[in-house]
Amino acid sequence: MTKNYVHATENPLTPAHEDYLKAIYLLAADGEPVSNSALAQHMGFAAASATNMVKKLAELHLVTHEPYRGVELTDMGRQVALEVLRHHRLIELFLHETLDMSWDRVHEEADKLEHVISEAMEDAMAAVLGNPTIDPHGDPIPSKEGHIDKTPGFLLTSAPIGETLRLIRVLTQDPDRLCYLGSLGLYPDTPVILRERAPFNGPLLLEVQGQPHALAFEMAEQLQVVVTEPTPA
Amino acid sequence: MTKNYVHATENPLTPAHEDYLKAIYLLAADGEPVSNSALAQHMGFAAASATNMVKKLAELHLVTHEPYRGVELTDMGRQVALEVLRHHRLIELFLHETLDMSWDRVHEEADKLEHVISEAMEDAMAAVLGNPTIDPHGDPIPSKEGHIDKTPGFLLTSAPIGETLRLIRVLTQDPDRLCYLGSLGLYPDTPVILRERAPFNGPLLLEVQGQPHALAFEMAEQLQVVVTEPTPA
DNA sequence: CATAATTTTTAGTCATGGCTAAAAATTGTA
DNA sequence: TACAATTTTTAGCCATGACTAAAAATTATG
Repeated sequence: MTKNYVHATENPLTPAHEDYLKAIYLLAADGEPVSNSALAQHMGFAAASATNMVKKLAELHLVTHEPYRGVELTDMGRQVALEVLRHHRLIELFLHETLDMSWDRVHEEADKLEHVISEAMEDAMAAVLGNPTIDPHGDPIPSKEGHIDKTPGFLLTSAPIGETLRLIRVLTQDPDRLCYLGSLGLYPDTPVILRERAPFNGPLLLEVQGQPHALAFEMAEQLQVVVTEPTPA
Repeated sequence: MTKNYVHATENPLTPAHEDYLKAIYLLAADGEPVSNSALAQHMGFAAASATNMVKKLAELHLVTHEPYRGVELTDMGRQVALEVLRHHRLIELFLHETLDMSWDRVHEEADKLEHVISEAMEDAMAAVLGNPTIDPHGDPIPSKEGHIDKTPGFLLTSAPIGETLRLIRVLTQDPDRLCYLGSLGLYPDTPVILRERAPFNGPLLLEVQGQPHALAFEMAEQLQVVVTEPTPA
C-alpha cells in the first residue's frame, strides 16, 4: 500500500528556485508567458541557465513550460512566489521602520533575507508592523493567504496637469535613483502637482511641497500616482 | 609594479566557511587546537568533509593546520569568527527585543541570518539596541573591533550552598531545554539560591523566586552563575 | 518559399561542499 | 617493539547551479 504523495509538497526549494519564481511572477504582470530571454536577463544569468532552472521548476510543478513559448507559474508556483514577495516586502518595511534604514538600502538587504527567515519571524514582523499592506516603496505586500492588492493609479507621465496628485508607488529599486527621489521628497503618500510636460518625452515640471522640480521623463515613468479627490467635509 | 595584496582580504567566504570558523572558535575555548573529529561532529558532517574545508581555510590563511594535530585560527580567522559571532548574538538579541521572539527560537533563526546581513544592518541593530554586550542567553557579544568579554562566574554545579547567586549565562541552545528553563524562570539575571546538592551527580534543589525546583545535574551544568555580593548601601 | 537572424535548447565544463570507502598515520596496548 | 584500534587523510562520487559553445527551432525578410 503505497502512500499517496501527490500533495506531499515538502519544500526542497533553494534560494535559486525562489528567485526564479519571484522573477517570473514579476515579469508576468501582464499575464503573458515569460520568455526565456526576459527571465535570464532579469536574473542576470546566461539564457542556458534559465532554461536549466525552468526545466527543474516544471518538474516540481511550479511552472508550466511550453518550449519556445514561455514559462507560466502554476497556482503552486504563484503561491511560492507570493510568499517570497511577502517576505521581501515585509522585510523592507521592517528594516525601514525598526532599524531606520533608508528606502534605498532595504531592497538589497531584503533580497538576501527573504530566503532565510522562518514562518515565525514572518508572523512576528507582520504583527509588530500591524499587518501592513504596502512597503516603503508603495509596493503591495501579499497577505499570508497569497492575496495581493492591485495598486491603483497611473504613471506620472500620463497624469493630468495642474491637479493635485498623490504619489503612491515608486517602481525603481535602484539605490541611486531612490536616493535622488528621496532628496526631492518624492516618497509614497507625498502630494505632487504636475505643472508642465515638455514635448518629445522631455522632462516634467513638478511641484513638491511648494518646490518646483524638473524630473526626467524616464524618472517620471517610475512614479505611480493617483488624483487626490477633494477632501470631503 | 605589482600591488601588494597581502591585506586585500576581499571576502569570498561562503556561509560554509563562516560556520566552520565559528565552530573552530567555539571549540577552541581552551586555546587548544581543535581536532578534526571534534570539528566534524560539531558541524554534523563526516570527518572527510571537515578535512576538506580545513584545507581550504588553511589556504586562505584563516587557520593553521598541522596534520594529525588539529586546527587553530589565525588572527584573521579569529577576526572573521568573531564577526560572525557578533552577527549571531546581535541578531538573537534583536529578534528577542524587537520581535518578542522567545529565547528558544532565536538561535536557529540567527544561524541563518548571521551569514546574510550587511554591515549597515549590523550597525543599525547595534545602535537600536544601545551597543549591547550580552545576548538573551547571557553570551557575550563581540565588539565591532573583535573584543569579547570573558564571562565571569562558574557553573551552578559547583556553586556554594545557601548563598544568593545570580544566573548570568545559559550555555545550552537546545530549544526544548531553553523552554524548560524558561518555565522555571531561569533567565539570565535571575537570582537563585542553591539549597541542596544530591550526591553522585544527582539533582540540585534550587530556589527561584521563592519557588523550590529540582534540577538535573546535566541541566545545572548548563547554567553559569556568580555569587551576588551584598548590595552596598 | 527559402534563407537569414534570433531565440531556445542541448551538451558538456567547472567550483562548491557534501558524501563513502579505503589508505595512511597516529596512538594505545600487549 | 609489534600489532591493534583509532583518527585523519586521500580518492573519487554526486547534486547544485552557474558557464560557454554549438545545435535546433522559431521568426523575420528578401
